[in-house]
Parts: sequence; C-alpha cells; structure tokens
Amino acid sequence: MSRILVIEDDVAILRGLKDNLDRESYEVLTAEDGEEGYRLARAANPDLILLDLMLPTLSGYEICRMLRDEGNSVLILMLTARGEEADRVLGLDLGADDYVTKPFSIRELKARIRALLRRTDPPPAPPDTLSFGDVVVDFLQYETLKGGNRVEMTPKEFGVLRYLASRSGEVVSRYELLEKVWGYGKFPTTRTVDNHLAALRAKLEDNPAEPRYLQTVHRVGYKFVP
Amino acid sequence: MSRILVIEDDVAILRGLKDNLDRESYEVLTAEDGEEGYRLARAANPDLILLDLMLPTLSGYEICRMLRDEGNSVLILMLTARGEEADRVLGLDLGADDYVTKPFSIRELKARIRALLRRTDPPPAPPDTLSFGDVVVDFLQYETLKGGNRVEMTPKEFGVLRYLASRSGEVVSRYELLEKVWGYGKFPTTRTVDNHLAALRAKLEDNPAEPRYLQTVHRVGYKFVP
DNA sequence: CTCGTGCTGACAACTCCGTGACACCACGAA
DNA sequence: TTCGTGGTGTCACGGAGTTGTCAGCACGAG
Repeated sequence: MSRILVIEDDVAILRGLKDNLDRESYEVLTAEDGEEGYRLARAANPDLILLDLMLPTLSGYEICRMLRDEGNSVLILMLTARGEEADRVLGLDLGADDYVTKPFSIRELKARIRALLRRTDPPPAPPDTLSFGDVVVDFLQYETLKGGNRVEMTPKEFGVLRYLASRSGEVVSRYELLEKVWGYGKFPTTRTVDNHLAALRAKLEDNPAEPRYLQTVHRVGYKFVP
Repeated sequence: MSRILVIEDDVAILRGLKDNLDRESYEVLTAEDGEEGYRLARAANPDLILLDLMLPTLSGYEICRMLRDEGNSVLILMLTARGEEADRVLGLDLGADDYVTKPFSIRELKARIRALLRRTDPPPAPPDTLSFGDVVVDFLQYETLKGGNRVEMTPKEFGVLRYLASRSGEVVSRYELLEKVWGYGKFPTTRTVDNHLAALRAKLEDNPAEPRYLQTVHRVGYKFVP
C-alpha cells in the first residue's frame, strides 16, 4: 500500500487524519512542524504528502517549492484555509498536485487521495518554450518573439497558450481552460476565453481571421495545432 | 449524462435551478420537502444531490446524515444561507462533498457541480481513435481523414460514430443513441438520428447508398461493422 | 491620478441541429 | 407473385445555439 506523509501542526486534525488513513491501510507518517516534515519528505520517500499551508518553522509553501526545486515529483495535496492563498497555490508557479480547503470533509479528502494515487500517467508537463511558424515563446521569461520582433503578451495569454500547447493537437473545452488556467474558485464567462483566444490570434497568427495554429472546433473548444 | 436531484423548498429557486440544469442536459429530479427528497434520493439513485439545508419535514442536515448512515456515497452539494453552519456542513462529522452559500451565482454552482461529477470515475472510456477502411478518426483532435483527405464532421456526428464504435458490431436502437449521445432530457425525433447517420455515410462510406460500415437493421436500429 | 489587464454584455454572422415532407424500400399478408 | 403498411433515405428550411468582435466597466499597480 502507499506511504503517506501528513504534515500538520494542529494535533487534533493530525490525529483525525492519521486514524482515517490508517483505517484505509495506508502507511502513515506524521510531522507537526515544517522542518521535521521537510526532513521526512526527503528521508522517508513517501508516495504522497498531505501538506498544511500554515506551519511553524517552515511553511507548506516553502516545503513545496524546495521539494520541487530539488526535482522531487512526489504527489502533494495541500490543505489550505478557505480563500486564503488558494488561488496562488494553484497558480502555475507552485507545484502542488491538488488541494482541499479547510474545513474539508474526510470523504472528499480520501477521494482526492485515491484519485491522485491512481493516476499512473502524469499529466503532460507544460512546455517551458514553444515554437511554431515564426513565433518563439519562452514561458519562463514570459517573452514572445514573432519574426524576431518582441510581442507583448499578458500573463493570462501566456497561461492559455501554455495550456493549449501542453495538450497539443487535442481539443480543449472552454470549461477546461477556465479550470486549468484561471483556477478553482474563479468563474468567469466562457466568453472571456474567446476574448483571450482572439487576443492570442491577433498577436501570433499571420492571418488572425484564418487561424492556422489556434483553431476553433465549433461547439467543442479550441486546439493548438503545431 | 448525470442525474441530479434538487431538494429545495423555495419554488422560485427550485425552478431556476431546474431550468438551468435542464439546459446543461442533466437529468433533473426535484423535491420540495425533506421527506419527498429523501424518498427520491433512495429510489431514483441520483449521481448528485443539491440539498438545501433548511427544509420542511426533514432538514438537509438530517437527510445527509441518514443517507451517509446507510452507506450511501452519493455526491451531495449543500445549499446554505450565509453563516448558517457552513463550516459544520463540511466538517468531519457530516459527509457533504461541497457547499455553496446563498445567494450564490448560478455559474459558480454549475462549475462546482461539474467539478464534483468529474471527480467520480467515468464509465469505461470509448476509444480515442478509430480506423476502418481508408478512414481514420481522432476523437481527441476532432479530426477525420478519409483516404488521406480531411473530412469535416460536426460534434454530433463524432458523438454518434463514437458511440456506435464503442458498441462495435452490436445493433444500437435510435432511442439508445438519443439517450447516450444527446443526453437525458433531450428527446428529438428519431428522424434526427437518421439524418446524422445519413451525414456520416455521405462523408465516410465509399458508396453511401450501399453502406458497408454503418448498417441499418430494419425496425431495430443501426450497427457499426468494422 | 493614469494605465494595463481582465471581465462582461451586446451585436452580427455563422454553424449546426431538429423538423416536416416526400419518395423509396423492406417486410408480411394475401 | 402483388399489394399495403410502416420504416427509412434524403432534402431543404427555419430556429437555436455558438463564436468573432467590439465597446465599456471594474480593479489593482505604479
């Protein structure tokens, strides 16, 4: 069975989680502060980490970033306070795999843990750079060149393009784009997606009226065709 | 499509919810009081329940508890008034899966419903690609090639073909196609199915008048013969 | 303050879908 | 066999839903 590391400073919650996960016959390790959790994360090689965001000595945010910087791709499920940093946690910059907001239902948590552990083929890693036609995009520097000239793009435009590129060739629905690029808890209209696609086309396509790379699939969504 | 049970005593809200969810092609059941809701929850086997917390005869709180005590793991999305024990709803003791506080935006509600339903395991995935004769169909890219040439197909056509292919060799009734491809709650004429089959034949068969792959079974339905 | 970014609503243009009409075909009865 | 009935193939029309586009507003950063 899988090994789960729980890093949580509230002892009551920690015990509740451990009991519940024990009962599911996971192997459960626990830590009550950030430094201890970080040490265990590296030493015990868990399959998944339940990581509280607010911790003594070392925040969950820092632990997550440190692990990722080391190239550690362990599954991380964040426990966050509602509304607090939920959005940033899900941003493209922090490498958590999922999150739940407190207070959470234990059922939901267990379902998410199962879902994470079950997924054997990880999602396609978003590319750091992208080239097509005479366009070169650097997602790390947030810089875009078209025909050698600099093109200004907004963060959202980078996000949309990056997600479409990570699904290269597949049709992606507007709802999926909203969830993946905008993030949980944000609910703009699907028309917003259209607007950003229009902006991308205007900036990157040779003939925006006849898109070659950012194509519409009527009633379904958009796809990036390299 | 998914079956949703809405238990809500405010008839205006109930109607609004039903209309909106109908439009998303969910199958919607409704109940205006707790007892009726509870009865439906057990009898109709919904995929998700929209559950108002304050109800006549039986509160949402009690319904949730009763269902969980019976081992029923149906998804439950609570509708609560602001500040109305929202935390306990998601607490470890009561097994709701998510909640929204009134007044809520219909868009947020729909997004949460989608998120919850997506989390459950979908039925065995139909194939992503399909080949027969000189035809190659890619259901992810929504692209079809016949003899190396691109063929334009509409989403409905992809849907019909995909479902027939997932039942490869079996005869599928028009009624079943309507249910699975169009979704519950949508009941166009069976002539509509014929039209889409005709379109598929025109686009994919070598001789549409003598279909080789998309065959009619008189008085029964259609079958895909690979 | 001003500017940039993102979101929404409105409008027009367009695609797709559903329906009805009619001709034709399959099957069973005589 | 022939006929009749009901199912099916096909077409074109009109409505409904989607998308491209633009203008305007809200919000936060500088």
